[in-house]
Amino acid sequence: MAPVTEPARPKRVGIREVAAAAGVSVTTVSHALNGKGRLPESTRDAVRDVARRLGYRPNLSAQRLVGGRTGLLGLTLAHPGSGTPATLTDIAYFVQLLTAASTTALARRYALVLSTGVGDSDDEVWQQTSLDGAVVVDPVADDPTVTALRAAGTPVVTTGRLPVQPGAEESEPIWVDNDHVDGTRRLLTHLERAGARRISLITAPLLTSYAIDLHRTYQAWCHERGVEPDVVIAQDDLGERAGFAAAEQLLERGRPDAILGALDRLAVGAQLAAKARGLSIPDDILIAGYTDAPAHLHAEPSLTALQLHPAEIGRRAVELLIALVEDEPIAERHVVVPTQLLPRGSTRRRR
Amino acid sequence: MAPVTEPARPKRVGIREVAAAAGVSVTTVSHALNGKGRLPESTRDAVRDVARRLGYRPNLSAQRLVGGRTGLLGLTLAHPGSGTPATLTDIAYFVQLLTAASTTALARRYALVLSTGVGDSDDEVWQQTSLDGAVVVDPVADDPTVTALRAAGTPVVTTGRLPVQPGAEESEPIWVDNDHVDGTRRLLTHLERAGARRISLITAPLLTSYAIDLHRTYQAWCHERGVEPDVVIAQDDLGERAGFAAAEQLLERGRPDAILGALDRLAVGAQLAAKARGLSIPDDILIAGYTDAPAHLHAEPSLTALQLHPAEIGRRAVELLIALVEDEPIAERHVVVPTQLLPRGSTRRRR
DNA sequence: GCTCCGTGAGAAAACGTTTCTTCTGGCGAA
DNA sequence: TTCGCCAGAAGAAACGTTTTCTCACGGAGC
Repeated sequence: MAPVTEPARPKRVGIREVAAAAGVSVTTVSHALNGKGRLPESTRDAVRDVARRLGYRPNLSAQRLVGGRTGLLGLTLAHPGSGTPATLTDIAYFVQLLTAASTTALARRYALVLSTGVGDSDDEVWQQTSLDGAVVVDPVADDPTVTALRAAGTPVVTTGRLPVQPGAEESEPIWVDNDHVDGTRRLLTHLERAGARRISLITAPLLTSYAIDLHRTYQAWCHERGVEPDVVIAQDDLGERAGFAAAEQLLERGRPDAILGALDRLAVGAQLAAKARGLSIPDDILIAGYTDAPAHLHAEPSLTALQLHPAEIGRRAVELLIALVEDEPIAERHVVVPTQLLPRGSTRRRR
Repeated sequence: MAPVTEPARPKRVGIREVAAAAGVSVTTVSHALNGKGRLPESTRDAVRDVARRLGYRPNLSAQRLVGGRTGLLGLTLAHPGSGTPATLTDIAYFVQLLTAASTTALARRYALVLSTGVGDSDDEVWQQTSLDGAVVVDPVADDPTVTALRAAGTPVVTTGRLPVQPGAEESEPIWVDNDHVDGTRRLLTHLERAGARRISLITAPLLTSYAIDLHRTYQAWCHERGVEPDVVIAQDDLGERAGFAAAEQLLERGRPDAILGALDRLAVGAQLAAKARGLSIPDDILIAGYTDAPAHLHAEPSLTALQLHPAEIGRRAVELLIALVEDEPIAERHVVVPTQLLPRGSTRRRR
């Protein structure tokens, strides 16, 4: 059924209209607006003026058609292979990263699309819709998503580094990452200064670079002080329950005077476990979390944590990716974003 | 600096190559692949076969250029005007909705882009990048985002209804929503059956349709039973702290034997407040939350809640939006998604 | 034997840009 | 004066599709 009265959108003004109104050719308009060609400033200004007055906005599809790019960037959400969708663990971290990434992309006229990763039903879609580039968040070793993208010749920036098998070389490492080594050291030092002597670690499976970094740094730190490392690797959902179980294990087999939880929810679980055993925080045991969350402020006692900057990570990753896509020279292939320590009640110095 | 060896992606196969390989014209290829024109099935099959063998994938930009669409759909994340980005309250709900929406869009060759809404720096971008359509999540009355989109002639589907001023008429209401009226009644009935007689409500500011629905349904339910409604509207962040404060208020001024929290985190806060006052759940007071979250299972006691289906909401919204964009006939302008009650420990029937 | 019509298929225009190439004066140097 | 060069600007091709026309052919109806 044909609509009776076609609403008839006012038919967008194109480059031709601008050219006509400005009394120049379309070539000149294009040149003027894109800063190309040889034109005196006066002409550029005049054209820009007319374009603005007419509300001209270039047609994206046309620009992309001639430019040979789709204007689409991908961002993977899940950890394929780990079994655990990242959405369940550090969801707030993700949303901030994603929002910043999307905004950054949009500002440069790219559209950021979400994917849950290779292996899903999205798999085909990734193939179907050719992306100009992709950000892969927290890749695992031999990450299938990264592999597939590289095979397709798609530029990739990872958030967190791609873990490599010992001996292997990372071929084309371009990444953005939090400074986990520094952050972990800072947390450990903070705990030490607060009086801790036997610090235990609850961490995530060593699949992603951040988990590996944390673990290595902790080991090195212990080694430097000649103390035995005490680690539990949390399984399953990496939520409060996993943290609780891991902390119980730690408290059962030893007498840690501090616990560092490698994810916010692990730390919360550890806090609950300590309380459940009748331990007083921070008098009997110190608790610190590895990533910050709004709820930490309201915990009892408030939870010391390391503040990461997911938005910054997302922004930088997209900037890097776009530079890659547009063959711009990239100054630095790696970006390391510093962290901040937020000391709170759970690690108040002992009297 | 020109690269020494251009990697030279294998130059994608276009419709021309397919036509040549199949021994037909590009027109025929286009017709065969898109199910248009008058062609015998045999020709179609042959063409499809060649296309598949060659790995042909149509150039999106070209299709869009001729089709006059950008292939971009927007999804707003924030509640403009409410001051509170929705990301902070029901973040899990959002991520699920978003993921499903994105996947659905991708399957139909649309890219879903995220926006934080009108008024931000994204504002310009919305104007710049013309969207084919947009999903607005939980719009508020006179929602500026919706208004701006409509003014631009962009099709809009809302998730949750657009609250209208009394007397005003919603002009072009196309929405997808949870069945909040039914859900609220179900929860209230459940509490009543478990023995509750004085049920209090903690809810969000009455800006979005779901808050309004909840509130109205609660009021009506009370009226039917001839009991006085007892409501606190939580302020600020709508998190655990707000729920805690609201519950304290309720417990101070009256003796409710059940509290219904209109958002998961409000309910958690209420649970904490009840415990803090030394009340036993469910013996002294019943607690139920309005939306489910994984943590509810592990709460002590586990928290009764209503399960919503954000993924379904997101999927349906995008389907509706695409139908709108492509001028397909839309069977139903409204979609109501049912909810499920998850009875758990916090509302165990009293002995 | 002519016309008409339906089927199958292709030529070419169109979509709105960017970019490569060409054109035109004018001015300075020889 | 002539040549060459350069700034300034425009013409036209190209990007890869879809879609509108047009065309050829053969069989049915008269």
